[in-house]
Amino acid sequence: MHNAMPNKQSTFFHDVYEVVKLIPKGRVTSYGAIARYLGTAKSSRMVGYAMNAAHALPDVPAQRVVNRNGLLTGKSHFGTPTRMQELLAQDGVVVMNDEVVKFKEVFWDPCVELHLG
DNA sequence: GTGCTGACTGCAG
DNA sequence: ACTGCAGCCAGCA
Repeated sequence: MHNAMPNKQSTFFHDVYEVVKLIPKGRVTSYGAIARYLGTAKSSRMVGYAMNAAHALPDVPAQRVVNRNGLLTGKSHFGTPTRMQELLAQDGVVVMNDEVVKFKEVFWDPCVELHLG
């Protein structure tokens, strides 16, 4: 196979979606946490990029993914400026001033949660 | 084919 | 505490 480069990076996006799907209702995680869980901590950007593409997938709660500060950095990519906050509110996550309240309490780390089983 | 941008993060000054 | 820079990789002009 000279030009054969089977699905390699495509798996990354797929894995990102799988992890996001595992985020419990009422919890949130960060791009870095997902990247870290996938073993590509430095590719946290790609997680956000994957989320952008995830918009087409209804089973991927992208609103539950925020940056490490708990800021809704991706809210601008939703239909309306308040759509992400509304979706989080439906999950029981309180957002104030584009920031998740009690972020450390609702934070869901796949590296820890999934590791403990 | 080349270069820039982007839903991020960690480290250095 | 704040600012700036480098690394990561895919999509688009």
